[in-house]
This record gives sequence, C-alpha cells and structure tokens, in this order.
Amino acid sequence: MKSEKPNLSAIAHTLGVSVATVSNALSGKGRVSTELAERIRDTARSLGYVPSVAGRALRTGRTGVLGLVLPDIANPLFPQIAQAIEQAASSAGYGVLIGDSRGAVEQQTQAILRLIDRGVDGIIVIPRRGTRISDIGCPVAVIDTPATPGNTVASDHWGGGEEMGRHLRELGHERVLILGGSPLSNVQSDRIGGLRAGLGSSVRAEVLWLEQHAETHGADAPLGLAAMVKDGVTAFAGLSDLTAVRALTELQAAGIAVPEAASVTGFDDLIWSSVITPSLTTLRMDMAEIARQAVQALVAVIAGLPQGRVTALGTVVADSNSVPMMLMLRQSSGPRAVDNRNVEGDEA
Amino acid sequence: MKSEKPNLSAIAHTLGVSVATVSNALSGKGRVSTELAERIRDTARSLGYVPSVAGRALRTGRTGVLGLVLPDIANPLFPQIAQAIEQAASSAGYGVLIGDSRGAVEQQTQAILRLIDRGVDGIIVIPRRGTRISDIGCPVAVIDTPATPGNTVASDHWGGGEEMGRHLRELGHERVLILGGSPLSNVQSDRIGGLRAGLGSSVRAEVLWLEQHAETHGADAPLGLAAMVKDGVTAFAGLSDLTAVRALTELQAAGIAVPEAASVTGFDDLIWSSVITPSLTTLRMDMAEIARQAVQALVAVIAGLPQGRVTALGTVVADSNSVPMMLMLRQSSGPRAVDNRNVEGDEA
DNA sequence: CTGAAAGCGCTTACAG
DNA sequence: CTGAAAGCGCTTACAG
Repeated sequence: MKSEKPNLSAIAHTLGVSVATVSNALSGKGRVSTELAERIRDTARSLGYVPSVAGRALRTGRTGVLGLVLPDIANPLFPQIAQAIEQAASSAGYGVLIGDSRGAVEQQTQAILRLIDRGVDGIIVIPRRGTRISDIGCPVAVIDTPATPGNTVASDHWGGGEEMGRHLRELGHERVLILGGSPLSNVQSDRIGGLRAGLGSSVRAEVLWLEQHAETHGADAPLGLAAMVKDGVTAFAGLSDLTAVRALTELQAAGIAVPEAASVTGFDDLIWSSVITPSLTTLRMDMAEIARQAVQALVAVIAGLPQGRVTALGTVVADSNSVPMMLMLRQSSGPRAVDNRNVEGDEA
Repeated sequence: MKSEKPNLSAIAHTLGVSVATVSNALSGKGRVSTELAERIRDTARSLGYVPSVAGRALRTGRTGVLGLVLPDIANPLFPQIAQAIEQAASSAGYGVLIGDSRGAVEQQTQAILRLIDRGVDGIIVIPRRGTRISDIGCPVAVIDTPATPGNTVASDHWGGGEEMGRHLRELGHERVLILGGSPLSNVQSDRIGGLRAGLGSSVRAEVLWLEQHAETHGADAPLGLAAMVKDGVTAFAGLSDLTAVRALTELQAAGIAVPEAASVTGFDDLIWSSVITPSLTTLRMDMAEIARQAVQALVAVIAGLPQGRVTALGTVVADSNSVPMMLMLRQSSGPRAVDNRNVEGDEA
C-alpha cells in the first residue's frame, strides 16, 4: 500500500523512530543496532523508498552525476565511448550527463562550464585536437594519449600502431601508405609513430593527410590510391576505420582486389569494419577498461584521495596510464608476402 | 573579487535586500521594481552567480534534466540522435542524462527506472524493437514510427521509403532487393511499405532479412548478392547505410561495378555513406527537427500543458507527428535505365 | 513593491 | 544506540 514517493520521514514515522536513525541505518555509517537497522532497511524496501537526489545533493554538495564532454558527439567512435563510460559510471553509482564540444574550441569550454553549472561532481573530457585541459575548477579525468599530462587515461596508441606495423611487415609489405586525418591529432601522431616503429626501417611508409588532401582537392576528391598501387604500395593503413573503409571502397571501385592486390587496415574496430567485404583487420581500444579507469581516476579525485597510489579499492590511476589495444585479425589483413607480390603484378 | 560559489543570500547581503526579492527579481516572476530588479541582476552577474540546481530541485521538485534511453548506445545512428537531443534539450534549458537499454528488453525498463530514480523530469525513449512504452510514471516522449501510440515523434519512414522507391523506379530498375535487418522493427516495416509503394506494382521487390540470414548461414556469411545480379537484380536497397555498405563492398569484391551494374542505396545518411566510393544515395532523417519536437512534446507534458494544441510557444506535438525525410542524392544512385541495362549484361 | 518564514529531503555534528 | 536540531539553497504563499 505504498503511496506517493516515500521519504526518510515516512519510514521514520511507520517505525516510530527518528529520521536521523533511518538515515544512519540506510547509509550504514552511523551506529545503529543491527536489529533496528535491518527493520529499517526492510521497511524502506517495502515502501519502495528511493533517496531524493536533490535533498542529498543539497546537503552533501554532491550530485552523483559525472559529465562527459566529447569533441564531437557525431564522431563514429562516440557510441563505443559513451556506452563504456555509461556502464562504468553506472556501476560506480554515477549518472552521466552529456556535453558536446562540437565545432569551435570555445564550445569545449562552454560545454564544461554548462556541466559544472549543472552541478556535476566531475567531468571526463576527451579533448579536442590541440587542446589541453587545464584546471577547470572541478575534478576532471582526461582520455587522450599516454603523453597527455594530468589525470589521464589512454589507449596505448603507439603500441597499437607498432603491433599493426609489425603485422604488416611480417606479411611482407615493403611500401605502406598511412592514411591520416589531421597532423594535429595526438592520437594519430602516436599511431603513426608506432606504425613506423613496427614497420621498421626496411619498409617505406608515407602519410597522406586527408584533411590536407580535402583542402587542395576538395572533400570528395578521390585519393588516387589505384595509382599508388601501380606505384608499388601494397598496404594502406588507415588511422581509423572510417578512413580505411574509404580506401577500401576506392580501391575496389577501381578494380583493385583487396586483399589480394592490396591490404587495407584500420583502427578502432567500428562496427563497419566487421560487416564489410573483405572485413578489416583493425585495432580495438579496450574501451571498457579505459572507461573503468577514467571513472575510477575521476572518483578518486572527487573523493580527495591521493592519486597514483594503491588503495583498498585498487590502484588509483596516476598520470598517464595506458591501456593496450587489441588487434582484431580479419581476412583483409590478407596477402602473405608471396601471394601479394604475385597478384599485385597482375592487377596493377 | 568574487569568492566561492555565491548564492542568493550573498546577493541579498551585498544589496541589503531579502533573498525573496532577489529570487523574484532573478526569476522575473515576482513583482519587483524594475530599477531594483536591474541592480539585482547586475550584482548577480558581477558576482558570477549560478543558481544551485540542487536547491531549486529540492524546492520545485524539478531537476531540469531529461533522460535519453536508447535501444543500444552502440548503434551507429546514436551519434546523430544524441547530438540532436543534446542540442534541443540544451536550448530548452535541460541537461541530458543517458541511459542504455543494451541487451535484453528488461534493460530498457531498468534504464528508465534508474533515470527516474535520478530525478529526471522526463524521458525520451527510443524503444527497443517490439517494445511499447506505456505509462512509466514519469513524463515521456517516444521516438519511433508515426503509428506508435502515445506522445510520439517520428520520421516519416514510410514516406521516405516511398521516395526512394520512386527514385529507383524512375531510374528504370525492375528488380530490387531490399536488405533488412529484422522484421520486428517498426521502422524497417514502414520503410519497406513505402519502398514497395514507391516502386509500384511493375517492379519486383523482395526482402532479404539479414538477421535470418545470419541465423541460417552464420553472421559473416556472404549474402550471395553477385548471384542475384546475375539473376537480374539491378538495385539493392539497404534499410540502413550499414547494410548498404555491406552490400556495396560485397558486390565490389565480387567484381561487380557499382553503380554501373547495380545500384546500392541506404537509409540514415551515416557519415560512412558519403566517404565511400561510390558514395551512397540515402535518406536522412531530420534529427534536429525530430529532437526539437520530442523535447518540446516532453516539456509540454512536464509543464502539464494540454497536448496537440497550439500554444503561444508553437504547436504542441500531438500523437504521432511525423517529420519528412530528406533524400541525399549521390553518385551511387547511378545508372539510368539504359546504361544499367547495358552494363548489367556485360558484368553478369 | 518588499520581506519574514516555512519547507522541499537529506546528512551531520552534537546531546542524551 | 538513538534523537532533536540545524542547515544546504531555493521558491512560494502570505503579510506588510
């Protein structure tokens, strides 16, 4: 027979005790006799008691909500990130309020400010390119590259790139074209550095920056990949799956067989990379782990815990922790050195 | 010289007036002399006053936060939706808390309940397939199909499908394969109905359900589209861009030229459809408009306004409002009837 | 036009 | 171990 939203005083009333005692029992902090505490919990449950976030927030100054600020919600990687963060936050007892830095850099500041005004306890920021998140007057955790200063969690983009580079080298590729978006991206720089290291000095690797290409040739202009194949390039390493799929379809449309004549690889394991033909070898970030660490790092700051130390709850993340990426080997990784060589001649 | 978070009483203090007056002046509701009101606003601004959401929420019972529940955050359409909702909510003065119905249907209920417990003023739900959002004890707006009962906003999927069907018919296609995911999806049913209507009775159209195909042949099994082209199919209408890209790459990998030998079209205008070669003709939902209407409809319910009526703020959304889709004509729409016929013969 | 007061639901010292 | 009281910041009748 539970009526409208029961509150602490309703529970106190039905049991003939004080609200203070109810509060103490429910929070488990105050010292309440185990017997009474149990009765209180039972009543709370049967009454369908849900603590008022507003009341608690007003009193404690905490809202139990984290902000998530992304460079651009429209980014195809956003679903993976948001899902992981939502999950991690949720199991840490936090809600997630979204913010969008879309467009200009000031938008990022605006988004952060709006979230702070909304009373979030802390913010997880994936910074816009070329942006550094300094002191924003609110606990913050950043997801970027391991080199990023501050309370940062990151994928090991460099290590991932290295793995991919090694993979391509072992397949026998000797000329690789790396397809990047913007040289301003820390993430992409790391991936390129890793790729180059993994490929080694014997493999020739160049970078084609799509942003630059778009400026000179127009956004929709073909990348001229077929000519590069003719020129001896046997592998195209996209710095994201989006780029990789673009390359793949351009090659296919030009009649170049993938992976027989040219390999195409990507990054991020977006859903697309697995449904296309041939599917893409790609590197997946461990978003669940990154999100978990980011939330943990943020919660540690909120709680005022010293960072970078082991606590009862596990290791509190210190500056620049990096999470390994996972190579998703798919068919498209393709050509053994020999096959590739053979077919390449035919096709070109 | 502004110190820690100023509150109403800080403003009242500096001006030697009461907090009630400050509150009234700032909210614009109470009758305060214009002159004093102005001074109050000035002081508030110079002090950097930001109202406490917790205090206000506790008093008014409103948090100024909307919940957004999605069937699966990992869905590639999520970015578009989330961005539009965030934008619309933000300009209506609301924050957006995300919820994820990922996985089972009960998750949807769980997500909704969690959001309610967090004190959201209302929830925007994009229901899982085969789910109906009934009375959830909290204002709600649904984004689904126009036929969905309740406080619903929707894209005109049927109309969009019809437009696409007409487009394909006018290009001269006589056999079309529709690529769907699941027959349980209302959205997809609408799109198919529209497609069929637009194609007319002279065009032969069949549906391949990918979910079914995956069950019988395995998730990664090729769809055998090349054989269908040989069989006379000249157009593949994906019910989503994801499906369309899958079809496109499968065709290309089989050596079938798109759009010369077969057309591929999609739905949703995901970013991928514009970067691939050839780019995809697709139908874009007017997410901004849908989001605006959904937020407006939800706010109307929250405010207790009668629905389906014209108010000072514009038309309050009634049951089942539908927003037109926009055809994005791209190169891939391709073959005129004649060209298509010609090439088809060659390729098959 | 302005102000004093009550109260939203909670937690936290402080008494008892 | 339990309770009375204060107060977080706000808004809203109600007086004046």
